[in-house]
Amino acid sequence: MDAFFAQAEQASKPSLRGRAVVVGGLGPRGVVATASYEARVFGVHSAMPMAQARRRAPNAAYLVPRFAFYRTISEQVMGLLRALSPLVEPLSLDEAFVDLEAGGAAWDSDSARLAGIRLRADIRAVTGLTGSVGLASCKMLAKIASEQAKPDGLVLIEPGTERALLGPMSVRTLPGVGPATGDHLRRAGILTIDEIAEAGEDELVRLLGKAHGHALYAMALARDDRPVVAEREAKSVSVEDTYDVDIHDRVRVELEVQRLADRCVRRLRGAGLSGRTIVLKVRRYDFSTLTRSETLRGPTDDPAVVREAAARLLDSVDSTGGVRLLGVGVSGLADFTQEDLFAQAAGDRTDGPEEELAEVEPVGEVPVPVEHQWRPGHDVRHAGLGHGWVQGSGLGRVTVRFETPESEPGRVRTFRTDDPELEPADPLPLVRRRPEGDGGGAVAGAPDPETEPSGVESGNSA
DNA sequence: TCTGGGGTCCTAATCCTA
DNA sequence: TCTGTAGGATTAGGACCC
Repeated sequence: MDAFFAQAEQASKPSLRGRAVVVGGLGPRGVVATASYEARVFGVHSAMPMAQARRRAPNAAYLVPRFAFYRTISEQVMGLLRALSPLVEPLSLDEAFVDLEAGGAAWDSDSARLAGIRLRADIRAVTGLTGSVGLASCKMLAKIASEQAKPDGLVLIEPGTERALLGPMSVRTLPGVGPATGDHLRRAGILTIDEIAEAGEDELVRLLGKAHGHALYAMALARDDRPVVAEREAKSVSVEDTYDVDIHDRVRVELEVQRLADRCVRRLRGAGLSGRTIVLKVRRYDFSTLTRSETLRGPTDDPAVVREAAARLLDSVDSTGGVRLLGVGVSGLADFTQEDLFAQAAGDRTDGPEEELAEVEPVGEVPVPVEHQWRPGHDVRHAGLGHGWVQGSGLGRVTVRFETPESEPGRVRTFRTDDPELEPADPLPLVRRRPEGDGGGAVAGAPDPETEPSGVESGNSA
């Protein structure tokens, strides 16, 4: 999907269509998750600190991510992919590999192209959003093709043309080559994919180590025989928080670690898992990051056990100077617990860990009444004015724009944050389902947005 | 005004054990 | 019983991805 989060927000909010939209954390330490193509014109991109984005595009709309909303769209798209083939490997909410041959959806270039064209049309019809398709003989090339296809396009790499196409490209084009590896290669005088191939496998291994060296050399020769794997099992579960202000108080640090341990266990249990290795992550005031881990005798999903292990790990960490991030994770996952085995043996366990978890009280946060949390971008409903979304809030006021995915750009009104007529609402579907028997399909609710890059946002950010 | 959150994979050092 | 060694497990850190 193209600039997925931002595009979903634009489809959901007519007044944002054609405008620069930036989705990400809005706190003092937030970063950009996705920038719309209109925002990218100003040099805003993913992972950029939000403060920098605001300097570059002061007139963009800044929104917090709504993952539940994006997930519903993602499920629709994944459903379309699974209709093409049983072999679908999701990489994230907005990206997946599909083995078209395994599904019988394609057997040569022409049939693949046709499947791709249909898929893009289906995604448009079902979600109202644009997605790009990369078609190639292997995963690495399909990925590169889809990058080239963005936004709103389709690129097919013909078999036999792979090496010629890759050769002149930057080494950074290859998946797995980030800033560090790119630098490493540059210092060795290797800038293009051709130069990786020329350097030879031994040199690559010498430069980058065994695994990375072999893998990169193979990719440079357009060799990638990794299969598309549906159903990949999670290897770890973790939660982490970056704090708006560094925490100096050791007691507060300890309480936060307990909270994170509980949250991690909740996620673990939600997935029906347990784990044997507990990991504590600490990012200090100077951004130096350290991890400490401990492996238990057997897997657990007991909050008390994870809390205690995390606390022990914290004992070995010096937090003077302050910490900006804390995290707790569990790896070495299993779908059973050691306690299960003991319980089976003893047969006398009565109180489930559920209750222990329920006793944990949230700490370290000022309680805020739910009705006062008006987060930018989130949907609301007003008793008299209908559906809208929060444009901003503060100083006891909340500004709402009243519009729906299918309406014209709407009016803005401001209310007191405790206005009883205003309440949070679920997102509206982007595409309205037609009534049964009316063709059965879906109709795109959004007016056809111009796909030409229109360079909106007149003027430049100063 | 620096730099999120949730992951995966790899490497290297160290420790333990057969 | 002592010693050397090979290999697996554990631990910590780093790179990368979306």
